[in-house]
Amino acid sequence: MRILIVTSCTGKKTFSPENALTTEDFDKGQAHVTRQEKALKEYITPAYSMYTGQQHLRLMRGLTYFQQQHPQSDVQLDLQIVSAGYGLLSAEQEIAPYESTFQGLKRKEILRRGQQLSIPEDLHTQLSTPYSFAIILLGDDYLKSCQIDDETIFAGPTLFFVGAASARKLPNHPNVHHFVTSNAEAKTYNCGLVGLKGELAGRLFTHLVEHIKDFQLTQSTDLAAIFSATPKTSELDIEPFDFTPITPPKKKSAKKATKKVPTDKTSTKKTPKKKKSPKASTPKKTSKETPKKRIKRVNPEVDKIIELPKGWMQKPHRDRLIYFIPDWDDQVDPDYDFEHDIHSGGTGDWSNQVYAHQMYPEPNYDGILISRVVAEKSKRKKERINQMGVHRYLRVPREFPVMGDCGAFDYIKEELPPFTTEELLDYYTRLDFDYGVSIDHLIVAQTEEKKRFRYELTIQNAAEFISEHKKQKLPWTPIGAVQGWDPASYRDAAKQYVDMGYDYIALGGLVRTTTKGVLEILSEVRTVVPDDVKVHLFGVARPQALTRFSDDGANSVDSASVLRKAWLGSNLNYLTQEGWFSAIRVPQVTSFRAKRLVKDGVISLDKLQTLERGCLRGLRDYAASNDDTPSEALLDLLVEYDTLIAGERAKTRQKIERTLIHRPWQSCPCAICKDAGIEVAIFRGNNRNRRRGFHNTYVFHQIMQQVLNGELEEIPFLPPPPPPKEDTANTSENTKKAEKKKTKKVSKRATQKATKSTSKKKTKKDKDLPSKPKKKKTKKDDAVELVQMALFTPPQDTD
DNA sequence: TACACTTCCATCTCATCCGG
DNA sequence: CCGGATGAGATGGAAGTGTA
Repeated sequence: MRILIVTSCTGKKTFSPENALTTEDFDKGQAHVTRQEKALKEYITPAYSMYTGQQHLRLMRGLTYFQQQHPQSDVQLDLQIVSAGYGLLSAEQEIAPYESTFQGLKRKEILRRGQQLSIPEDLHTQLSTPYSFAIILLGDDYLKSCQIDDETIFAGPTLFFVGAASARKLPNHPNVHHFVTSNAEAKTYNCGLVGLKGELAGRLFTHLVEHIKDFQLTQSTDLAAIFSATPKTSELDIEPFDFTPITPPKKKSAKKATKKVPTDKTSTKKTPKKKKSPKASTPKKTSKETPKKRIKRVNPEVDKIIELPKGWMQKPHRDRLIYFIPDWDDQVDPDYDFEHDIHSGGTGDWSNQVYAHQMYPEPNYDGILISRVVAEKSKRKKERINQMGVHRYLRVPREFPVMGDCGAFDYIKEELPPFTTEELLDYYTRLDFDYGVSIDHLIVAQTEEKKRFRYELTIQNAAEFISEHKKQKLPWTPIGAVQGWDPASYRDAAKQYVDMGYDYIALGGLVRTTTKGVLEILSEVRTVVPDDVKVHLFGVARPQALTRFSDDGANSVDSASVLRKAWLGSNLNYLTQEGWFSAIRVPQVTSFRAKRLVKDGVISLDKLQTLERGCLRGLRDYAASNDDTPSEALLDLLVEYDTLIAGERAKTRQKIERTLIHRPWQSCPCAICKDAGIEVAIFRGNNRNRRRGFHNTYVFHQIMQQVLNGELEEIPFLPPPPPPKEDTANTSENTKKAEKKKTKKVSKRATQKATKSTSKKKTKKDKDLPSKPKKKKTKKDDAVELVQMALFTPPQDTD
């Protein structure tokens, strides 16, 4: 019977000579260490008796006691010590005194040193060699050095003594158990954290003296009861240090122990060469046989594939323009508690949150675009998406269009894109994309001198991409990414793509181009691209030019602009058929800004909380009432809070008032507004802000369909294309006309609403709205200005 | 003998960076 | 603006150890 115990070295040692080995000595390589050890000859001691820190002493008391009570036992106590100098040590290995610890080192440094000492490799070998049970006593930093993760094999039940934070990071493996050691436990067991792990392990072995036959480590083992019922290790009747491992593995000399020390200085830079011992290779093999993936428990209510309504794929606007939304983990908690601001799943994660398309009877976009860089950003997401495929991951049915690209913005500064065509083709196929975009390299102002190189590279990639795609007869549609810097360059490249055999090309790098510029490029490209070849525009779903895009030959677009506007910018956050509205700021007192205010002594936390609660209550009461204007008191409160947090901003009061008067959440037919009501209009936290973004996308998509289907003449909340120059926007003839029309529309609607209400005040206000601004500024003029501002400020693409 | 210091680990807070 | 990841620094904990 083998019991594995893994503990850490301690700072306090039996000997602490002046010339004790240091981290620098170990870094200088084995030859140096051996030389130094000669000078320390008189201090060379087996590892188990070298350490005199509390953890070690207490552990050793328990082990010694156990051993003395079972001198002829067939139980093998296999004690391994993680040393920051020597690496993983067997208890009997002879070592010299040293000063080296992982404690307090930076994470990266710990990992590097751990690697260098081959601690992960050696420990994983120990853990994959069968044992009856194992006990691990490692603090945060030592645990880090071991790199225990989901791939680690546990050949038997394994108990970790760890802090709460480390416990959360332990692999979710049936053999892994943990006992949390915190200050509470330190109190309970009369032992500082310094020695707590050792004390508990020591007590466990004391307990085992009587119970070695029937002890089983399972989820239901009541460890706390065992520890409490067992005497302190300091009360055990033993001779300290009288310990030798029973049936130890082959003896190793001190020289052998130093084998793990890097052999020369250069090796410290890289990970040490892997020793090909048969033991060491075991974990890898078994890891493939038993893929124990650690997946956070997924809420089945949330992890559902949506159903597309009948005829969804045949919706008429699709023939003209298809709208893709770029995915960037835009999810919310469907059961979020707005009243108390509590997330139903603790913290948000894919496993307990839903996508926008899961919240509507039908998706609020026609397809999803997902960048490889985004898909593989986090380890867990990469793991999941690779395992599930992209449709399952996004929770859409197989027929829902999903496009993949590289995410060129993320490597814009690199000399070369970080992918190869071969690898990318495999990625699109493996994840089961519908469309895959070839590798492109952005050409923008900052890469001016390299533009020719990037241009040619992008074309070359596209050529390789489609020829390989054809050769391998892959099932998805290849899209050739085109880059350029003017209409002619785009056109010339596009021509080549058509000749290569592409049925679908995508124009990239247009995000910062004006709508007019985009249209020019598009028209020029279409002179060489036949109708049966589709064209996608990356990142430019300009609401004011959708019909033009379609008319001039675009087949699909993508943009997250309206989504992000929900929380970017301070003014136009909430999109309706009548235009943009400001969201009302009521940030959480835990927000960064709020905390800074308290810290700087601007306001007390109490006062801030009172304001926060007052704002929320006031807003909810107003929403529940039939009032058509908010009270002055509520406005005062909201403005005070807004100003505190965001500083003095222009027309804060009017913006808030306008939003409240119009009650956009109430008139919006979308499922999110119906469900969350005024919460959607509050600028506060992910769950409100992202919901508002989803809503914006919904409204945008609705308008887009109406426009494309000819049910709506123009985008009502924006001037018709081509857009006038920003600075002249308010004076151009076109805009003025549009202004009039729009303001009228708003007022008409508002008047209709007002007839239902009883207040005269509102009606009066609305009557004033369409009137022309006079020279002398009045409060009403401000309101008019505001409406205009909201109606005509074109949204900026931010992606 | 009384008291302060040491030991080491976990945890908390605050700040910063990152990318959208 | 948001969340998260990471890092630095302070704090709490209790026994053991050193010191006056």
